[in-house]
Amino acid sequence: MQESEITPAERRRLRVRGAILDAAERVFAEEGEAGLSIRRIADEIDYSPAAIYKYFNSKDDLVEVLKESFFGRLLAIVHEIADRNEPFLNRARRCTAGYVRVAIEKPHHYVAAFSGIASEDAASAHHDEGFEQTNKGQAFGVLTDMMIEGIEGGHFRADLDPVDAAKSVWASIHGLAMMIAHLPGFPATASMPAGLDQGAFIDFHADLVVRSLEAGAGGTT
Amino acid sequence: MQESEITPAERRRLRVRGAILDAAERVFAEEGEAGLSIRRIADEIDYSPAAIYKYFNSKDDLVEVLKESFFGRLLAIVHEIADRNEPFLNRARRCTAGYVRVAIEKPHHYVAAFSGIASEDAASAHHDEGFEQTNKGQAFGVLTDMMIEGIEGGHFRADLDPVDAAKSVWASIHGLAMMIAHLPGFPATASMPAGLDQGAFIDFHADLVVRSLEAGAGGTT
DNA sequence: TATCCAGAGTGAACGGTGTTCACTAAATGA
DNA sequence: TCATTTAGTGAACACCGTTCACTCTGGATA
Repeated sequence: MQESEITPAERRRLRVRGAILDAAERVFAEEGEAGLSIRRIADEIDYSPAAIYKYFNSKDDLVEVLKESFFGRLLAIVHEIADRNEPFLNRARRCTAGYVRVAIEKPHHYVAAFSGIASEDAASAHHDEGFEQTNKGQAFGVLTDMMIEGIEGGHFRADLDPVDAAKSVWASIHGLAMMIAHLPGFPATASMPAGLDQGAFIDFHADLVVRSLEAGAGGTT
Repeated sequence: MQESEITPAERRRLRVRGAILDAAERVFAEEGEAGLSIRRIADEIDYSPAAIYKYFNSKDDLVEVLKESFFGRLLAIVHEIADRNEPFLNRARRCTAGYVRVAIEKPHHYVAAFSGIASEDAASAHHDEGFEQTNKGQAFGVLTDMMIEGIEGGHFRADLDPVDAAKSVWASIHGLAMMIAHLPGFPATASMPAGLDQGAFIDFHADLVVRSLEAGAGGTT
């Protein structure tokens, strides 16, 4: 049987679309959304600016594809760590630290992915596609599952709600990722008291975040 | 003696400058940096766009004033809470929760304040003005002092480095603030499993963050 | 009082942005 | 071979931040 029903024309179209995305990805990774312009992409691939609009409805649509594919990668890696065969608490710490490490590999992507989240959220609520189907939803699902495992396994406090705990953990690691994305050297910044270097600090932070959920800690009286 | 040596001309100048900042503040609070344009401000106060440049060197300079005054307010409130006469752990929780609450009062300001942090940081390193003198530096100082108090008072683990602990706490609450800034309803979002409402969640998160530092918790084996 | 000047304010322009639209030319299907 | 679709274009529109030569006026000075 035929390997595919793709016509040469469609193949050509995909190739051009790919070239657009490649050029956009390259510029975006280095200079972020500010440095990315339709005319710049067009120049880069020797097309006219108007041509881009035969492949994407708007610049936002194009950037959306970049962000979504980055978030997919982030999800895949966190998922992979979560499924490893390791003691639970180690896995939990590795997952949180891993999230931060992957996020800051492409700071512009990560920041952009969250800047646009409000509109996407409203849009996905309009559509019927549930949150669970989106990349962000899946990433959140991995986190929630981990909370459930920790609570049921007796590693985490029994009175924690897994959904709220997952949201809190997400906020904490998101915070560190954003911090580093905006201030590349964080926590080792020229204008800040010295301390652990970046790698060690990410592990330190991950440890604290997991520790906050563990059974036996203090807490509100 | 004279109440002031300000001439009418200077008073006029200050009034116009104030009008520019007021208009900018109004637009910025509602629509963020994207909705703020020099032409828009000029329209709002019945001046020509070029006039704005008699008062500010660039749009960035103007926005810088808005961000800095917002951060000053944030600092003042956190400072005020930190100085209250209350049991230490309560104060710690209120401080972290308070930071988030004030930050999200003006989401656009908060996000912008951190988006520009990298360039500011480089600039302040160039100049001689120490980090401690900036608003951000002072906010960080309040946090570090609180860590020291907690460790010395026996509330927090004795082996914590106060600077690293402060950075971690800052990252965690920064994360929640950014999350809410980008996704206004968080954690109660249309496309996310339900849980605590926003107010309760902020307290919950603050409790977890403080709890992660407390003596007696589990941790890395 | 007459004169001068610093400086507030302006309109027009420059180079940039995202986007649209009428158009050409080439490839496709009948 | 002809008709239809469709990739690609150049010019334009409406915005943006910013600059610059210019006018006009308020206040200090001769």
